[in-house]
Amino acid sequence: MSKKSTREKLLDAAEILFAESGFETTSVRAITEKAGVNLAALNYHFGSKSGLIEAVFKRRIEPINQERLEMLQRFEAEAGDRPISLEKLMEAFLAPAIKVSGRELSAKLFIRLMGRIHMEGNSLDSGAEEMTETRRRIMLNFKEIFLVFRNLLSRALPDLDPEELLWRMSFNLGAMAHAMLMVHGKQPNPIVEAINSPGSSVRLTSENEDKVLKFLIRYTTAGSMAASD
Amino acid sequence: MSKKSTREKLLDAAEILFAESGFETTSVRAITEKAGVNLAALNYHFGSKSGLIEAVFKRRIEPINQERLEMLQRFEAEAGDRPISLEKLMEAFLAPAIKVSGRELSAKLFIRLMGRIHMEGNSLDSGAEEMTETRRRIMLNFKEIFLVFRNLLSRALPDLDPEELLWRMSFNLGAMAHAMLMVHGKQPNPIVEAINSPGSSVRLTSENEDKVLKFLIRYTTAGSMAASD
DNA sequence: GATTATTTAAAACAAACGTTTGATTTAAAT
DNA sequence: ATTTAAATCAAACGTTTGTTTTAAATAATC
Repeated sequence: MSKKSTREKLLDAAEILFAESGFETTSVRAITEKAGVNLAALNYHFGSKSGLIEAVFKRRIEPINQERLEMLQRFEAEAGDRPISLEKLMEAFLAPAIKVSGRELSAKLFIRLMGRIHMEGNSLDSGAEEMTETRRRIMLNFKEIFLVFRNLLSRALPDLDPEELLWRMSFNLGAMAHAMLMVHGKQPNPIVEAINSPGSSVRLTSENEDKVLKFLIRYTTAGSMAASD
Repeated sequence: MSKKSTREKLLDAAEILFAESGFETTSVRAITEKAGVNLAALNYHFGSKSGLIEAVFKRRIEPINQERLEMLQRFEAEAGDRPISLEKLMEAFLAPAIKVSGRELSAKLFIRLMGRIHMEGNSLDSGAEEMTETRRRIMLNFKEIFLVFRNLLSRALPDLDPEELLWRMSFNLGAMAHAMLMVHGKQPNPIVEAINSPGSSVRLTSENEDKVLKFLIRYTTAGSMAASD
């Protein structure tokens, strides 16, 4: 059956609870209870709650970013001498982060966590000094991949004002993050309820991920290419 | 000098602290200290911390939404018989929410709060049952205006698949919210640090708000109009 | 001037928080 | 069989949380 180590149990439980309720609101007791392990095991394995938060991110971010780079290389190889198209650029950036299918629940919900932190490090709830540092360390994992894509976007849009380009990059992140937040577990996301109307719903699931990705690529590509002065 | 009532002092202090550190992380003691009033005054005027949170939102949301509707009516009058253009539609939705200039610090920082809650009700930190209800009540203030603009967008893009339209609306919200989060007080926003590069910075200030608004309108308009199948 | 509403101070409350402790069990190495 | 290290456990630690209470003092309203 389940050969999961205590460490993994904690990571899985924390991932789910963090995605559903945030970091500050999720208590270490709730985590260890859901994981079915002893309270002290958390501090034993991760040193502190902040240590656990970092570990939750570390486990998922690197594979996603690596897949982005691999996808990019594949597209560049296909393009040959010509510059990579904006669509393909967006796909390489978005697809690995959006993909839900084939993942277990906690990994799906991690997408929500990524959406959160992309919107604002403060989703981690600043407050304590230590949290601010934790936040900063997690953000570093995104900075590298961000710069890669910014440079490629800059090459794809050579005539665009650098400042506006930076803002468009930022808008792309916002649109992507908003889509990521449309993944949810058992309880429905409140903003989804507000946005949804009878007949059609805004949700990111294993069933519609291809469609959502298509929509997102279209939108960000068009937005990034918008005419300027 | 300051003829502010205790009520207003509390609202201002809370607005700033909430925007900087989130709801759960900001203690009622920190709020009353910053406001320079007695601890018991908070519960006296607002009943509870949740009551204060609601009051903080209620104070700002309604004027913003009203300005959106007024702007919309003005544009519709100017357009005469023809349908309102997508650019104007975006402007009416975005400008009143983005405007920073002429506002005092706490009102500026409220934009960050709005950005947060647009991204996800969970930014309020769910957890407690009462918080979930608080969140839901706040979201209701956005639902109405959201439907107005969704219908107008639907009329502007009659051939677009309704599902994709809903997603584009969602992407627009994400891009807008991301821009809103670029407002900050004394301490710099961590995601801004990560995105910023030497020479150009992504920040929403009184000085560049016109430019940012222009960028945002361009981006969302182009994204909303993207070709589909 | 009497009455009601507001504000302050100080203290206390139960509940929840993250973390630590010391003892105990488990598993591998010698 | 003995030693050693890692892992788990129940229990308690000290602190902070939102809220309430008591009482006295000030301000506003009638």
